[in-house]
Amino acid sequence: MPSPVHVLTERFQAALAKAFGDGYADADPVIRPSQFADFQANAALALAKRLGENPRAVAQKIVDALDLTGIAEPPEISGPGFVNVRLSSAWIGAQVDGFDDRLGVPLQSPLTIPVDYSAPNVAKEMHVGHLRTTVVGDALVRTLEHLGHHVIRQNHVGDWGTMFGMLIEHLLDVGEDSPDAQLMVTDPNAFYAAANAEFQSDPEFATRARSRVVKLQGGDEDTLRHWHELVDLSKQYFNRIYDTLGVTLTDADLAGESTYNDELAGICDELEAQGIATISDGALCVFLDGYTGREGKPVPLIIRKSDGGYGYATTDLATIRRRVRDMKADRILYVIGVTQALHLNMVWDTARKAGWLTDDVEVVHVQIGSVLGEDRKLLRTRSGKPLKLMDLLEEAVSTARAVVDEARPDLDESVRAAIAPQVGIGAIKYADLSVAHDSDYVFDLDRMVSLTGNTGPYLQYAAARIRSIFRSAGLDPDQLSGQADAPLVITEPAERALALALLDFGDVVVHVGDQLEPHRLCGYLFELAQQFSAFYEQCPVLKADTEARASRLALCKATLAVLDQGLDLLGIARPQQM
RNA sequence: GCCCCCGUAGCUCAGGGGAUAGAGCACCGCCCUCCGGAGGCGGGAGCGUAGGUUCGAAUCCUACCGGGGGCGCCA
Repeated sequence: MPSPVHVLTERFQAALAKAFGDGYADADPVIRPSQFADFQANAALALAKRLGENPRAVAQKIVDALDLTGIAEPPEISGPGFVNVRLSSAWIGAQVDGFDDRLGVPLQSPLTIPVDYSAPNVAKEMHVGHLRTTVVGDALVRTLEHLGHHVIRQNHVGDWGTMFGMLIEHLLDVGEDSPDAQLMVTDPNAFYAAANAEFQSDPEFATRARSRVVKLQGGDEDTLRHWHELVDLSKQYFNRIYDTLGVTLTDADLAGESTYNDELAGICDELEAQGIATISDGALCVFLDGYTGREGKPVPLIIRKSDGGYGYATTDLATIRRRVRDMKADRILYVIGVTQALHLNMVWDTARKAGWLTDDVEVVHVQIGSVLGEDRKLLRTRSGKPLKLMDLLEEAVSTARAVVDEARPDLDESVRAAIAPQVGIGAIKYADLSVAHDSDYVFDLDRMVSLTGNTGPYLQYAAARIRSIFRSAGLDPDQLSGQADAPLVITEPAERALALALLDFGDVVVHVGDQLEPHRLCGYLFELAQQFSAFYEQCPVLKADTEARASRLALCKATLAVLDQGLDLLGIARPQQM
């Protein structure tokens, strides 16, 4: 089911070839939405110079060669040479009638795409930045999979490092099954802080911690077992967050730093042997052209510290090598904070120099902007401490509960209790998704959970109300045949506008997958919901006469399907009622 | 000092070569309260500044101003 833009592009290209020769068959007809019609083709303006004719004459020749039979009304030339196209309502209706369960979303030729996202740290609270990469990454993963790609989720958790000596010793001190150990699951920062306090104040503990690091790095079995216990506790914490958030990550997607340990020495040896890495101040460093820092000094990528340890530069090199060499990636996504831009670019350039990253593999940094408080600084609690993510999620749910209670006092307590998390979490996720991923935004819970405006709850509400139409008609939109599969008969402008909007869904999803911009889908769904609202206002459904009623029910069904699918691609829950 | 990102309406954000720059909140008017649970319509108000490229620039380029971030052993 090609979109209107695709259909028009083909027709215009045929016309260009016919009018100006085969050399123009691939020219971009520049089809754009138009304020004076459904679409406009701007090719004449762009081609006029190349053809040495005035734009209106070019436009006329295009129109003369153009065949839009059955698709659109006769095109009109206006202004300096725009070709305005108004699609036929019958054609629009037939396209919606032709929707299968793909709803106009194409299946693309599959690429292998590892997607690096979420990446929390063991024994540390996730912060709102983690929340955002998790939410955005998950939406991208869902969308790319829906487009037919082979997505490999990569949760690059921080599960290795010198702090584990301290953490293991603390775990041993408090006891594996103690309430203090459970802080790893419920309040990891508290566990970390307790360990760190001991480390700072107790020299004997600090000595034990340091020697524990040595044992850990030496592969001591007993130490590794304790390390696993810590990681397992953190996994419980991660999964608690992921479950609450409705994110698709599982333990199977964990690909933490520790999984690269065996490769790090080899990475360094190889880079040194290739002459790419050199010793500087005792550390093994890669210096690359074009990277200078303060006072013009070259910026190093440190791959082996002067104490012999490895940092994240080395694991990130091992990571990209594995993704290219072993996973056969075509495209690699890093859904990571904007602050990592320099580091990532240095890693990539080093990997290119070493031959681990080749030109046929696309690497993309999906830069995640910061979440700010009302003071426009990084979001904190009122007391200034870093906030606990679970507290934030719970606050969102309770705020949503208040909204639901207010809007639907008629519903049972248990029903409202079930809806509130869907709405509250949906609100938070939508707020992360609906602004460009690389821009900072101000966190405002009251705005996020509002039933009006460009919010998650608004879209959930729109979908729920369409279901309500079917409910009151005694119909089930999920297993309708006949009643809502009637052919569309478009008579009213609002019907036409809604149907036309539905046809854009496929293009939008493709755009999200190609450009990695979920906020485009959000914007589209919001506009669609508004179109539906206008339709709903102007066109009676259940009280319409038989033919119009069937047609409008079909339009409702298609709109609901697109809203449902769209929300699902975003990873936002869809309450049946709210 | 160098590099990256960003300056669009009172606020939060879209728009990233095409005609008169949009939405949501907020504000001000008018209408409606209908099957079926969102009320509808209209209004004010904006592209940081200065150049350049182009038939055409919020969009691309340059400089400047302003904000954020990064820049040797944390990740």
